Amino acid sequence: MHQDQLHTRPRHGARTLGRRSGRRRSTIDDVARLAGVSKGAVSIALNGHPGVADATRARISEAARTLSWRPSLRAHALLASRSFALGMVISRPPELLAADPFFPAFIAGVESVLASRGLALVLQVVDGSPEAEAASYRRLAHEGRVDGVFLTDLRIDDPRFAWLTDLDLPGVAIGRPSAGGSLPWLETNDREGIRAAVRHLVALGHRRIAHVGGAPGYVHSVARRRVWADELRANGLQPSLFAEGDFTGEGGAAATRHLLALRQAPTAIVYANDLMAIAGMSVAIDAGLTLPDELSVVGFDDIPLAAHVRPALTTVRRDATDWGRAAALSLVALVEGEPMPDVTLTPVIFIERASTSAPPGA
Amino acid sequence: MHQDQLHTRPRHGARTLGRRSGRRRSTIDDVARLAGVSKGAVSIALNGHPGVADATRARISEAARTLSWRPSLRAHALLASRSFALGMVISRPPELLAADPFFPAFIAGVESVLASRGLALVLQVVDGSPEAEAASYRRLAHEGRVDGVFLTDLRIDDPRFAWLTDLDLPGVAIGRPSAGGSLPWLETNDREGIRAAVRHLVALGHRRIAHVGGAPGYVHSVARRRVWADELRANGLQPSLFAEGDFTGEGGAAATRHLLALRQAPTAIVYANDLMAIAGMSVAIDAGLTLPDELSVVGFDDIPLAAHVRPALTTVRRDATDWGRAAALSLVALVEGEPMPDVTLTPVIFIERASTSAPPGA
DNA sequence: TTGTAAGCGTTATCAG
DNA sequence: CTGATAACGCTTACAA
Repeated sequence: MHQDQLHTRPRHGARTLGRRSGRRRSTIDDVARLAGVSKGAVSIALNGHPGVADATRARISEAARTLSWRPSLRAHALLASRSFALGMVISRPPELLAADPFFPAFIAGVESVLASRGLALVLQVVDGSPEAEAASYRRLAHEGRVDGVFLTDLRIDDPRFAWLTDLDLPGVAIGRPSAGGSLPWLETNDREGIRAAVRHLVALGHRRIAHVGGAPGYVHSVARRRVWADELRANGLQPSLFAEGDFTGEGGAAATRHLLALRQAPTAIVYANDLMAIAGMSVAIDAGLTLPDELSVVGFDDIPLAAHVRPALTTVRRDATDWGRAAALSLVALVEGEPMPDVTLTPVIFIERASTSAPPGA
Repeated sequence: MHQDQLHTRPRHGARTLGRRSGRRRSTIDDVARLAGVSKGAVSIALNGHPGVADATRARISEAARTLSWRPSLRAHALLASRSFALGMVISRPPELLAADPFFPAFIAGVESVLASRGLALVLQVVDGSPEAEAASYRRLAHEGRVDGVFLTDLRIDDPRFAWLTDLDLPGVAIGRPSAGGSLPWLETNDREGIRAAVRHLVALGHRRIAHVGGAPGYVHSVARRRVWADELRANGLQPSLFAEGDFTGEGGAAATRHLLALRQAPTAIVYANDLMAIAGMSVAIDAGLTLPDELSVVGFDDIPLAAHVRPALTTVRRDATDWGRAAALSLVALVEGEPMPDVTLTPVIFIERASTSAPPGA
């Protein structure tokens, strides 16, 4: 049902217009004048450099305080040829973005580091097209908007490594690049989650454990699939029950339909994310299966809904905030020319809920 | 199950370090020199101002092209006392953020406007505390990071209006402020969604239609509740079945438990968002109810999972991308001193799925 | 110990 | 129509 279109002109609540009026912010000249010294002296004094008498320094500080002077970021940026900002380009179809709890948490983690350092985060969101994505990085670099970028959602043979090199733009990758690019990267630990999931199912007695993978082309999709396969083999099982997904509900449903139609259908399915897992559960229920008795399901992400569907979803939680923090510490060190810090990621947590149980007849 | 901690140092894939090396970007002086004119002439020529001979202009353009010169954003920003960036502070507890499809879409819409204008979006994410939020705006303003900000998630007696006034920072509010602040604001149309939901349920024959509200204190929580109440009254029904939620699954579950325990329990519930609705459905199912026969449920947001739970959730979809676009057009006009544009919001869409039906015995 | 001046890269003004 | 020159706000050599 369509509602009438809302065609409106933004209104002003009062007469005031937003044009920035009034009170010029005080400059270093004002401080110098008030303290009765020169600009240079103020700069030296307030930056804690040696070369100015203590009494003078005190007088200057006092003047700065009364004028509530703050150094101009813009002037500083021009001088230093830096922007004191870091960038992030999120390139995903909107639907995939809406369901993913990763980015909000990751960004929150990033901020927690940047705020105290006086850095800002410039965010770019583009639909999945490579052209738009390339343009986005180009703009960031050419305008000098940012001093470095975070690379998330690594892809196989990711073109962005070459772009950054061309653009002479520093960056850190979150995850291990498929091909050895020339960029620093951060090891992640989400593979542990899949390992825990498979072990859990094996321990319950499952022998036919399927995997619904994420969108092909992503490094983490491949990595999760590999861990699933390795862990099965380590337990003497064949990793034959694989279906390709795409991280969407639709994709998860389709993959599940495919797996359930198999002559030797799985008794358990490990999904690359919660969205696909929940969609898969619905498909199984539609097919008349009782969960978890006839089919065990494990998701990945622990989205807020995971605990609130029926059966409640067994899944894996990783602390994306922590990843953001670690990535930010690394990128900051990189652009500041400091040595790479040691970063510690909070371990992945396997969360057992109600969607897994022993297989039928076990 | 805990995995081992990942304690690692970011590695370099190759020897190259990220420190920006090499090739100095060409300045306006280089162009002037190459074209054999002065800086000023270059500026005038390349900005399309009158006052330079066509031949000279062509020569200058040519020189700029060969040197692939681009005006320096930083120099421009210093001169213009602007940052050519807009800001957005998201202040929410992480869990609420992770489940909300609003922001990714909204930001995508914002970007679609900013990109073509050479503006950037600076994003700040803080946990829900007011102090952190205030500090965030203060920082944005004092550092001159942004020329204006978007105000989302409007609250009753929102303190941010006063902050922006104090900070002399332009902004537009998304939604109608509770008290008449002095800020331009954008009318939204999400109330239509609730209206459509109630009408749908009334048409199905429901008489006891409850509402689980969003977190109190938000303008849109109150607005949705009011629309629900008004629409019930317009149909000769009493809006007595209300339970306060908080937009989380937990809150939605608790509110649902409360409503279902009532002597006169509702036959239908309209929730302020999908997350609470889905959690509510699970509570109802746990209580032994058959959905939708014994309880109809309507959500709000149309999250990607809505179609993939069972029963598939009847809900309301609004185009947050469109809101972002409209908000960006308005804020850009505001900071550029242009007249406020006419903006058109795509209508809200009511999506009927399987979680609603006629009430028992109808 | 302090003041002066150059420079970062633009744009705008104002004589020539 | 052109081309110096000042200004934006700061840092840092260098001179006093």
